Amino acid sequence: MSTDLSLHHRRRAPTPAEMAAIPWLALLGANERERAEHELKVGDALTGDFVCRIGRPVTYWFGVVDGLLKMSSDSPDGHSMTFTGVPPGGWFGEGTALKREPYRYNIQALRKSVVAGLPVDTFHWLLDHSIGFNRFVMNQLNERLGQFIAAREIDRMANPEVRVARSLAALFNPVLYPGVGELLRITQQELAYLVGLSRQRVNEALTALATQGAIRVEYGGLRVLDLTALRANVFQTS
DNA sequence: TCATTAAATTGTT
DNA sequence: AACAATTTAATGA
Repeated sequence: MSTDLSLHHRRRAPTPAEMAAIPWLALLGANERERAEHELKVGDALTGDFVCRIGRPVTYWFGVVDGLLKMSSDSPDGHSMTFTGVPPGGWFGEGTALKREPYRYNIQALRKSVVAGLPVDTFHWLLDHSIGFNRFVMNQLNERLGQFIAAREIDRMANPEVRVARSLAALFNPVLYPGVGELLRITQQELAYLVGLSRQRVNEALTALATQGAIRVEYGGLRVLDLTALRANVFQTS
């Protein structure tokens, strides 16, 4: 089930609909945009495919057009630690792209996904030529820093309901993941895998959150009704 | 397009 | 972990 580096296999030019799902294109000037659109590639990643692996040289700056990815790292004892999920509209790897260093984490598809890639050289060229692009990247770095700090707090929480709530709130982040919108396409099994809980525990937590009116549970996805209420679950104990 | 069947997902124990 | 119920996707007329 788990093959390798699918983006490097069946790459193709993005369709207009896929272009529209790339949030930073709209921030570019005409010249920059034309070049970026010309250099952008997309690839289909099947469930279990690796988009990038720790230690591999940087080839692209990646973004999710559709589907769901998982960002994780390997600890020395062989276990892998999941950092976060990456839903549609999310772009990642700018840190390693900036320094042209090897990737520091694995990115794996949790389900069949469409992944876009901007060649590193074009990424640098855009940094040199577009102020809008620089703003996007800076904003991206800042927002993700906030997420990683929040993630450490989430890890310390014992209460499953709170963990699910905060993890969900992170995935609904409109700055990092503008492609998500009101409805996050994620199964309870996938969410369980991301949060590190059993599916039944996640199901229980989701039902409770739905009762609170924070979300609505739908088949194959979750609809956010009150993002503030989701985040506010920090202080709830049971 | 509709009806039937298979597959995926959810809710519950 | 296993099961039944529900929803979606696939198939073929």
